[in-house]
Amino acid sequence: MKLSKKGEYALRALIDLGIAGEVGRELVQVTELSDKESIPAKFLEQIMQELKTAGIVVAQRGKFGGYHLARPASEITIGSIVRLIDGPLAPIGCVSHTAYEKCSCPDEEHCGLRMLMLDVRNAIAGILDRYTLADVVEVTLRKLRRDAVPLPFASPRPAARGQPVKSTVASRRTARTARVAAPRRLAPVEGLLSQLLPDYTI
Amino acid sequence: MKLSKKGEYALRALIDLGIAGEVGRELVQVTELSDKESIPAKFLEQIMQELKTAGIVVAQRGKFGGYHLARPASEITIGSIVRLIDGPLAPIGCVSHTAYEKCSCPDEEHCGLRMLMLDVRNAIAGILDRYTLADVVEVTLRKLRRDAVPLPFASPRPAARGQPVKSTVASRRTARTARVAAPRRLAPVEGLLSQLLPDYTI
DNA sequence: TTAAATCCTACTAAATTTATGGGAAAACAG
DNA sequence: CTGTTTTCCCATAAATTTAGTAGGATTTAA
Repeated sequence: MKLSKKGEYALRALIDLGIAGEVGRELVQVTELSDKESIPAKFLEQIMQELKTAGIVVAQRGKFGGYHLARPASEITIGSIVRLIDGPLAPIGCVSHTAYEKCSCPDEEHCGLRMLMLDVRNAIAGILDRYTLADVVEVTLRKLRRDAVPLPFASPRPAARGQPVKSTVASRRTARTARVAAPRRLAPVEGLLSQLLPDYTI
Repeated sequence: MKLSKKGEYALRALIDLGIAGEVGRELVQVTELSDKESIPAKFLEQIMQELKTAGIVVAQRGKFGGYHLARPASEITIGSIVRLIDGPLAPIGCVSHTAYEKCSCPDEEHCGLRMLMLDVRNAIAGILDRYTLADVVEVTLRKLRRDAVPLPFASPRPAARGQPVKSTVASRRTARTARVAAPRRLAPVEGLLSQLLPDYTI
């Protein structure tokens, strides 16, 4: 039931981009991300390409370029990223919602294993499709602030202005408030994150 | 978040052994299992060895030999099998209970991703460690009976008697009642199986 | 013009998964 | 005792996935 390194790297980089956005930093370069997270730079470069192609991040090429999230962090679910990089969440194909595949068993209708794995799939999706990058960013920032750890990406480099970029203050506003705007879609689950983020709707 | 083919095969074979026990069949051979489940015979043979070494099944060698479960199906959790064949349930090493491993991130204490993946791990383990082979067997048998499908392993071959084997009736009794004897350890979760098996304690 | 960044394509090395093959040993029937 | 059928044991191999590496083209800003 493993998440691949690639998937882990993608999530770490995206969480960093979310933090950067929250701290007022417009662009973050691959080398910064790979340094901070100890990810092989060229590997992360590839991953960022995939995320760009999928419309999850936006790239700014050239000197002082870098990446930022394409949408508010509150609109990017963890599940969508894991599916993009690692494929379906379901443990076996015959219980996947997004990529169903007939399994080897002779009689799917009477397969107890299938029922069980459907429960597992729903449990995983119930978490990964519920939480967004914004949630993970919020939890991370809260913990860093609680322990008075200096925030990363705090020293903004001058942003490249290929197409003029919104002011720092304005973008901070939208980033901070976006999570509240998007209502959660699934019933709450008990878990550590739901305890730390107790403001779910229903 | 995949279960390997090997893990799936192991579970299918063990569920079959559980059904066989429930139907009064003492021994099932690899070729029968591989035929029924369309599993490559030699591959399944390997898997059965591993299960034997782990003390999950017992083998009877020689003509009219085969395998049966080493313990009541109610005492074999799905989680223990998946861990044996596929390794830890946790998506990343730093949230594994049974095989913790330091992750690459610089600061585990302030890692939001870790919290999230801990929730995922707990959700998976909450299901796979809760349910046993007996539960899956029960659900499967119930569905087969509901639709009046002929039960598998219904025609028992004469059992090999290396060491004399308990009477069919006696072993059926223990197998059927064992699930009641072993109390469940975790809080109930909502899910398809918990709806089909509504007799959980607490 | 130069420096620094993303972009793009190809390749590779290692690990893992998914098997296959060939007997040796055990148990039983006749 | 002999033949048959089964598990047992060990080695190998094919295929796939994972986790990178390499090198240069293109873009952008100073």
